[in-house]
Amino acid sequence: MPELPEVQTIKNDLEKAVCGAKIIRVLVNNPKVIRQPAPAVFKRSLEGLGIKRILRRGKLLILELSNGKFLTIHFKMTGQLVLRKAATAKKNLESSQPVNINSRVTFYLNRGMILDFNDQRLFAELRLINDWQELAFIQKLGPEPFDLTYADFKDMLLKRKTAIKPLLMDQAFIAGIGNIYAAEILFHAKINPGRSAQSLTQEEQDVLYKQIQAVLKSAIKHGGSSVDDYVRVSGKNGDYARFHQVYGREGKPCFVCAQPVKRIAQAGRGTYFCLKCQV
DNA sequence: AATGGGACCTGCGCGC
DNA sequence: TGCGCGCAGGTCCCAT
Repeated sequence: MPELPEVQTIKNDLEKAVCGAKIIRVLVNNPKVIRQPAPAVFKRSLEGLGIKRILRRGKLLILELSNGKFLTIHFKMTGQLVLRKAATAKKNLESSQPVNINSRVTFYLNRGMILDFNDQRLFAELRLINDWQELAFIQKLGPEPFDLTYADFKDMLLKRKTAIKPLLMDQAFIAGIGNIYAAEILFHAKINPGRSAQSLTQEEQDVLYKQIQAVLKSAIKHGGSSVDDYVRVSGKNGDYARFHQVYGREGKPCFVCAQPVKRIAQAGRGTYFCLKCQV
């Protein structure tokens, strides 16, 4: 599930590969993922445009186009952007390998590149809009973790009684953190996910602030976490899952104290943590 | 303000 | 072996 580090990785990969490229043809294989405008208009408007710049805000990927409009992509849980060469596509076709069964939208670019937007579960949202900043979702978004000052973060924590883990996942509180990184950050900060935000000591606030940045930064450095569907633009896995301390490790020994990692449900989501290390 | 649920979806893994 | 069911979670939306 692409969270901030995964979307940032896609942005970085895409910048190298398709910045300055032109969209020649668009194939809408499943109109469900096109939220705006009507799929036929979406297709027609995009064809012929260049890709000028790639941006990210929270978990949203934004492609700035040569006419000043924006193509926004929210990956939700199973969205992928995978680049392939046109020649490879032909070869696959010849060997009748079923490739990209979940390709919902295919972007044919110049330079012989094909960009597939895959999405198994059809939750993803693609939009072609005049101004991405006007999206309701964007307006409600909290600060970017890397722009947030420590003083502001402390203030934000003190105002909230909610459990810290669901709060970290609340996009209106802070943008970009999902279920995986909320768990990993809290493990590194040694904070129990059920703790009320305003109960954190000064020292805990400080460590939490630092670990949000450290964990996200390290995850970006390693190309994100390939659990479930996430892959990089190259189709290869991100590397960060091998650094996971608690996420998806229920019953397995904590790397620090060897106690079995615990899983509980919080706000309807699975939370992984170490009872002994996280107080 | 905070919390809890359902909805949207599909594939997987589990139990029988 | 096969079938049905629950689960996975990002976001929105409604109810309390």
